[in-house]
Amino acid sequence: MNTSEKQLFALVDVNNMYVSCERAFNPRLQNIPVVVLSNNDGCVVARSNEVKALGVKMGVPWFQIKDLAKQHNIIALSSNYTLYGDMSNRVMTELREYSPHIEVYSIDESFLSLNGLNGLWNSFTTLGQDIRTTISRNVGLPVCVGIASSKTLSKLANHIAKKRIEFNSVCELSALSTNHIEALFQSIDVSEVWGVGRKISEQLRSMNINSVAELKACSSKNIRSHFGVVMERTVDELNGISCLSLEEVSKAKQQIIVSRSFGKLLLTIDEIAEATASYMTRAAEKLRIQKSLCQSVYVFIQTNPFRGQDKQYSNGCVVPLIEPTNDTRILLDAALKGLTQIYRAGYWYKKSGVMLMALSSENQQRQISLFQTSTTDTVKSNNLMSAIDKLNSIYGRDTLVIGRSGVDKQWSMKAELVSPRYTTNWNELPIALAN
DNA sequence: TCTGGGGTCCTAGGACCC
DNA sequence: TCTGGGGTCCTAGGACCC
Repeated sequence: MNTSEKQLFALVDVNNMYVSCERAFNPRLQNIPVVVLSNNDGCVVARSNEVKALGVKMGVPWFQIKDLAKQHNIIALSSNYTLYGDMSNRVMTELREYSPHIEVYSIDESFLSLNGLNGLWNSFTTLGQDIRTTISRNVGLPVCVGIASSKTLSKLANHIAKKRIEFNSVCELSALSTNHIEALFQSIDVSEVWGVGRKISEQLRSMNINSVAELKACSSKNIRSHFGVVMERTVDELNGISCLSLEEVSKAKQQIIVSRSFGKLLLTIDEIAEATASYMTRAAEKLRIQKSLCQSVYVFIQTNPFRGQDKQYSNGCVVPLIEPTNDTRILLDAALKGLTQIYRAGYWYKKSGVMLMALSSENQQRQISLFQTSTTDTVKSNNLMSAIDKLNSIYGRDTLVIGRSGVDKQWSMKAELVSPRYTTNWNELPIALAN
């Protein structure tokens, strides 16, 4: 990408997304303290402004603030992710009316490219206010808009739009004077910068870099030597050098995870297997929706780390598959096979999950090497069965195949495995099992 | 008693091959 | 038997994000 070309981004973000969705359908929740809770009503995952003002932090366990909640009549709701996903889609549909180039970054945030749109509006602040009005009217959700010349700056502008009432929920950073921006950045803690988390902000503090302005003034090469290439880009982005481009087409996931904490502690493998089966069913659905095949399955279990009085155990293992698949039954077999390997009796388990790994496109042709008695032949195919068919068509029926390997990712784990006896039956070929 | 569920990228180090 | 360096792939772990 040509970074010297002037870019302009808007970050549109729904305020307190989950709480705002609930309020859109239940107006009585307006102007009172509301939280939305995670699975099993465990943790606070969304807070209204009234709750934030009480000092309730993101992710705190609900039981820890029950007294506070009673005292201030906080309403707690179980989460309804189907509703939030639907509302999110409606917001993104509205946003597409404003720019042909949009990156849906998360359930409640999108980046818009504003390049070339300047002729359409008196100012980009006008554009931002129009977005707010439209989404409020058509979807019923409140949003803030940050506008700047890099994604990182537009995130900061959005933060300013939220925190500084004088901006009226839209901050066009690129329209402010250098002095004004400098003053704002001096007042914002460095940990607010996108990409600066807990660990890095601690280290920055020890280097006496406390504000956004101080990080912006750093030499990016110096920052690179301390923190690596990602932070270097962050500093460049703070200085208006756009390093992160708009990712308009959402790429297929590289891994798919489904995991849950159990409502109660589980002891037997049968109970855990039942949970694992339902996670895998869901994971396989996700896999098919994105039209991918999975080449290995990871399954894990763990006890409750918060129960110091219990014996602790956690483990997981990778189960490679014979060939890439999206078949729920095969994936499920693999997960359960893995589970029996890692399960240990005598522990109280709290959580389990499955991860589909080494995903590839359904249509992707793989290079598969087939070992015969003395030679290796390579054929292109997207699965082993059609690979052996191709080999047979070259050498005639019943070619003796004694091993197999693949070239990408988990496949190479199986390289050079050789069957104990000659066979043409794939199921008799050895499979490498991690752990 | 009760403590979320997803994801991504980068780096370092080991195994293996030539 | 001893000795060597570079490239690549893989894994684990750590950091970040919402």
